[in-house]
Amino acid sequence: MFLSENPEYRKKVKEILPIVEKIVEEVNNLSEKELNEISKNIKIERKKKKKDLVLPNVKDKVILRFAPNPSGPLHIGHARAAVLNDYFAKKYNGKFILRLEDTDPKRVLEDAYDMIKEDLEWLNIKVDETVIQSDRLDIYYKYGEELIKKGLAYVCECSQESFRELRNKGLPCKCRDRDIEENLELWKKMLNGEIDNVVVRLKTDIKHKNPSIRDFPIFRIEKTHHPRVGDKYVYPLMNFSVPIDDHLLGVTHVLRGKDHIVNTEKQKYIYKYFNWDIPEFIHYGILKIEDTVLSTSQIYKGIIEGVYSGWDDIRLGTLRALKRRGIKPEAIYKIMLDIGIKPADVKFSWENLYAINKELIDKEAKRFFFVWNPKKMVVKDADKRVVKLRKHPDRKEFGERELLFNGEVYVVNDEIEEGKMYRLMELFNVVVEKIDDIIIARYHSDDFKIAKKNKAKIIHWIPVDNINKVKVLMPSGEIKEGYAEKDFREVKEDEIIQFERFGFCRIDKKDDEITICCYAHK
RNA sequence: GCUCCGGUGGUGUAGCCCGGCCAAUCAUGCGGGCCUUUCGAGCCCGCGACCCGGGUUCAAAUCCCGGCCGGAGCACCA
Repeated sequence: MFLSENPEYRKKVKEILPIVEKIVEEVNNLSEKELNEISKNIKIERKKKKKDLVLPNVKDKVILRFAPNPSGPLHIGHARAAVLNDYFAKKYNGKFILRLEDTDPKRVLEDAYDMIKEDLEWLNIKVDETVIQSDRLDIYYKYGEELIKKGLAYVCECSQESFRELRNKGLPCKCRDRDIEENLELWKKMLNGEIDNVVVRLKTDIKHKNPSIRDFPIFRIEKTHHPRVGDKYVYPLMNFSVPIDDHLLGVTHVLRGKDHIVNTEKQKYIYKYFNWDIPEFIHYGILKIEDTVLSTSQIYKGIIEGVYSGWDDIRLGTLRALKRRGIKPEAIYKIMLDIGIKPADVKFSWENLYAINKELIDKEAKRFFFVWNPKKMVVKDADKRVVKLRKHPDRKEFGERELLFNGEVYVVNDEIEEGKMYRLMELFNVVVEKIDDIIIARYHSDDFKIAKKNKAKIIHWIPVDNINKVKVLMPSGEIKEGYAEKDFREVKEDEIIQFERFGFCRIDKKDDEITICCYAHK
């Protein structure tokens, strides 16, 4: 690093080398004791290099856009683009545009427009401007027509198959040479709904090494009902509408996944033909998310069929599902920044998200005992007692909870073995004598040290009376049922708590009968 | 198959552009210990990686070539 900053010294390296070698030898001959002395004196100050994500070529105002397809709410995969764009917009004091890309009526869900806005709000992402592409069809028509007039685009009547066949051989189809007037006439007919089964193609390079770039389509006819535009049915393809909008909106940096690299190449033709400046394109690697259904269409199907309870079914990777489990938006924001924008593919591991989230909620979550798969334990030879515990080990101000021991408790069934000693948390040590329909245990001692010495498992427990029924929905789809201690009654819906030795949960629903919780993570 | 992209511990990440304070960062994970009104909490210590082979160079995680592996695209979707 010294050399890279002072390249003029490079030539001298050869001269210095023998000296360096000599010193190295001397150091190597030092005794361990001497070395330790020296290293004590050298305080190694490693510069804490803060990871700082930067955008290349920042000139004037940075304008970014997040462009989801409104076919469902946002999921963890969308969060990456949303967060990155928002982060840079804030960092450079720029602008964040939300652009809803609804030019495929087959993939538009009316509710999604609002859901996406809600999801962004939840993530604390500030939208400076919202653009809906279906409002802008006339704009696309205008620019499309201009390209036809310039002879750079043409109406193609070929079937998809026959065009592809020619294209793959690098041959133009017969429509390519049609004169401009005729093209314009056909274009008008398209817009008026007089013809069907045609597309408008951009003239690119019919021999381009990537066949999909050869005269790719920029408009198509789609007669599916669109919730926002109704009877129009000429729609631009994304490789046309996207560059048009990006340019018109002044977007300076386009952040998107590597799966769009070919699209970028296609879109550059549009910039070239209109003589527009090309924005900065940044392609980050594919985010693979372990064991999670993310496909919006698949989720939607599951909801319709009743497999999932809704978009916020906690088995899903939607933001609203994560919210429901007690994952904080800040945690999602942070992990997306941690992952960053490098071009290598990334396997998203939930563990990492959970760790970040835990840090956020740990200090706020009240602690309670929850006994799942409860089994009654009768403790012989034990006096009645009252145990007072903090609701949070470090935060006295949260107050205390109270457990009244009167001889019978519930414990987690599968934690108990015959003949073993257990420490009932904050209470005393017992030895299990017999397990039948109930567990028979005998009081052993009070001293915690005895439990430690005997390597007794420290388990939690609740008195058999004054209990609260609890059902915990797990992200795996599993349901844990059991009882929570008396003071659990005070929790409110939406509160995040920790069931000790179990994990963090968000209170989803509560009535006199039972409390439903959603499991976040341990 | 064709086109393009990428490969740093179990996972994520820094360093790569501009070779040398890199016997490689930070976090998570895992292992061990400590503490404590007794946690699956907290604190401390430890473990663990530059895909492989060649080349260039005094010096390669970093540059070049080849291989292997992984991914993406190849739509009248976005």
